[in-house]
Amino acid sequence: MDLRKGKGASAPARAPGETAPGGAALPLAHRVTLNDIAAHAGVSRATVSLVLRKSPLVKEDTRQRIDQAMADLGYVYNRRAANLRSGASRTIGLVLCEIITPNYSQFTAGIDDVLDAESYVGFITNTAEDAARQKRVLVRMQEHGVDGIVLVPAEETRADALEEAHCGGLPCVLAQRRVEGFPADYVGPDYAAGMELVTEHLIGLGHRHIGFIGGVRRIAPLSERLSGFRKALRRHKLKIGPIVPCPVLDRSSGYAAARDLFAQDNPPTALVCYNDIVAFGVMLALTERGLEPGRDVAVVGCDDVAEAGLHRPALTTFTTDPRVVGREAAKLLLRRIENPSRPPEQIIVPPRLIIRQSCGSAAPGRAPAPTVGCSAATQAPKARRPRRPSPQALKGSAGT
Amino acid sequence: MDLRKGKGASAPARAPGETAPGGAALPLAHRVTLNDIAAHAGVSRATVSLVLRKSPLVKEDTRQRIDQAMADLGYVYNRRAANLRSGASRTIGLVLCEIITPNYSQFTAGIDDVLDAESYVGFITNTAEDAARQKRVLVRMQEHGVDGIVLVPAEETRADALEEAHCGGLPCVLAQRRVEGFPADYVGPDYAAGMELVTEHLIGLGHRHIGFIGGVRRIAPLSERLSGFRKALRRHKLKIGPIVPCPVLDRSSGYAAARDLFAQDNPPTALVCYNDIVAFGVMLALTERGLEPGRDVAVVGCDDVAEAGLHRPALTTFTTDPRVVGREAAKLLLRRIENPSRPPEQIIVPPRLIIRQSCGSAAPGRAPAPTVGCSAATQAPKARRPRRPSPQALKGSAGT
DNA sequence: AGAGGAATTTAGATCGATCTAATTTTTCGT
DNA sequence: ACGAAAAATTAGATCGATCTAAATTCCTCT
Repeated sequence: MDLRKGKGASAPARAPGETAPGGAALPLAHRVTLNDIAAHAGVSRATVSLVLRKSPLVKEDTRQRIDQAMADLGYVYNRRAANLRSGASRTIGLVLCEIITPNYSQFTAGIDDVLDAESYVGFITNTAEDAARQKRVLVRMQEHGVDGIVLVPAEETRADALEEAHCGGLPCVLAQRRVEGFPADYVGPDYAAGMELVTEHLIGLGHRHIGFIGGVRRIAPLSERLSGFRKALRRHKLKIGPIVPCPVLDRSSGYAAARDLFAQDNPPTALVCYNDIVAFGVMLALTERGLEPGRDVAVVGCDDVAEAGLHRPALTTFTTDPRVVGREAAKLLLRRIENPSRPPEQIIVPPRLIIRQSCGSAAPGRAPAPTVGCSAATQAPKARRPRRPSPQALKGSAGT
Repeated sequence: MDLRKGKGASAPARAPGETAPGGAALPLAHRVTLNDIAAHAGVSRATVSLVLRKSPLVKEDTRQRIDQAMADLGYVYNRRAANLRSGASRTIGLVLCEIITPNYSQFTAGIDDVLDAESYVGFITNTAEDAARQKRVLVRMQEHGVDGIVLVPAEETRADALEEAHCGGLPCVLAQRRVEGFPADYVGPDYAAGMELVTEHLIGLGHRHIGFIGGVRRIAPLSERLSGFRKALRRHKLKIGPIVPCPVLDRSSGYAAARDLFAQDNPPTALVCYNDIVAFGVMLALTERGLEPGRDVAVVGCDDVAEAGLHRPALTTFTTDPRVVGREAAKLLLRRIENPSRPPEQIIVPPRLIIRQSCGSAAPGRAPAPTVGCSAATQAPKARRPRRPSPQALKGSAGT
């Protein structure tokens, strides 16, 4: 490595021969600095710095002169230099276990909403559920001097792994998934309450034999969901109907689980699914058996993915508003940065029930269950067998 | 503002009373620096710096001693300080017109793939198609010293707006949308070729009267798509069938457009839609009229959104592989940063045709059109009226 | 032993801002 | 017009790394 030449390949290859040998190298792309502004405005660097920081100490006409100079020279503030001295960077890191699911992109958008308003910027990275990659990016972000981190931990993340990545001293908000033993702030959706909500709704429609499809991995999100499911059933003194495992939590294992369940005697009349994707697989299996979801068997999901409203029958589900979760996470992190010594906080974002056709309508003479927090727009008319496209089937995000 | 106290609220409020009055304030959370490492290892700061940069100039056992010291003290590299001196930051900015559509989250994931491999980190922000917000975030990223920017410009972005945001001198790759008159690199999908591909496929199936649904805004993506559509028809000397505008490019305007079109005499036998979302609306309108998409009328879309494979009939479409577009954009930006003086480059990512049921099967005695670049997994069997769930209907991403 | 040269190490300037502790200028009461 | 207080400005150190140019150490070979 030739250290003599310094920047080497990374230096702009400008017109050659501009640098007179022995003379001062012409700084062709010289970035405008505070000193340039100061010289141009006839003041000191310190005064310019005060203007930048909107200090009230500067006289009005001096300020104007300096503002003018900055405009004239096309000044761009160098926050890195400022940060080196002042400590804070107005930068945070966003470390996601997965980027591409709609849930996490909404979450990201929520975070960006808050950051933009507070003139912060966020680094983003994807760990792809890989512990090594997670550690690497956590450290990398600290190298870049972030003021704090929002972390959606990769699966199996342990507290000591986070300590090792030096996240101990840094303001850090965990989102969506907790890490046992790591005393950080947490923001997440309330899956337990959501599951309770949909299960209550099914009970309200008259169902007494309700199964649960999905989940065998011993992960926190599952036990949270199951607890809500169980709680609703217990309240009504109903049997905790069959709980069928799904090794992978995708469409095909939902399909297989439902197929196997309905090959047995006395199947449930309603199914609560781990999530919408599993529910789609379940409904395929039912249809294949000649059972119509929403008429013969009630099916509900979780997440309200984009397909949920499009599917026939449209899927009753609940959403945990990932964008709201993102906003809360960002706000909490900024509060934590502001005051690192406050005790850890937990923010649980309540679910919103969305009633569509897949759960069928209320049994005659029975009032439907209350639809907590469900907006009118997502309340589908409870026609028994909708054949015409309902208004909400027409909604959907535009493409590219 | 009290400048005397300095950091004030942003300083950690540690155990009070630790700072003896008049004595040296104990730097309780003193971040470990090069100097600390140097002292601990008994060498100079410069040598430690060489080790950090993996210089071959350092003797092996010195290097080990220093590595040990860094491990002992829990050193975290301060890239901001390094960058201040060296110029480059190994940081880029990603400015998106919209975060939440699957297309852009895949794109983001592709960018992250490349950045992670090159140990870069990316800032992300959403402009929400707002020109003012776009300018603000572009400047903000430069303040943070990014080495370059990947920009998916907000609608109506003009070259002078980018110049005003000081993007002129900065390495900058435009993605997905071009900006006329701004001489930057560009990476984008080839919608024209994709539209040509699906149109050719329809022609190969025997269709002679083909309509286009969608688009009235004078935006670049539309004229690009239309040109591919027209090109295929012209090649076969077919009439450029009705082109129906869609003011908003969502499900409901696709629905309205198709409804109106089929209320007239002599409707087309096949429809090319602006994107998948519009196609869903179109298929709803057809179903409502008693026409079965894939049997009575062929329908094709664009994008291959997640719903496309799930819909009944499954939608024939093409994808422009946004994750690949993202990867190419990131790689191109890194090349540009490496060598800012090379001439602007254009990378057009080819489309991939995905044949499903919504376009029907080939007319008897006619070979189906070639399926360029279509993998076996996405090639659906061309059964006339599939009633059983096909294997690919079971695929789909897992939820939360 | 000493010269020559390679291999290692280092002192001190530097990047572009902030911060401290002044200094200079202005204002104002008497 | 003078001095004190208030307002405005500034010199110089500083943040934590890199970079340059020079100094030091270590070999090898006469």
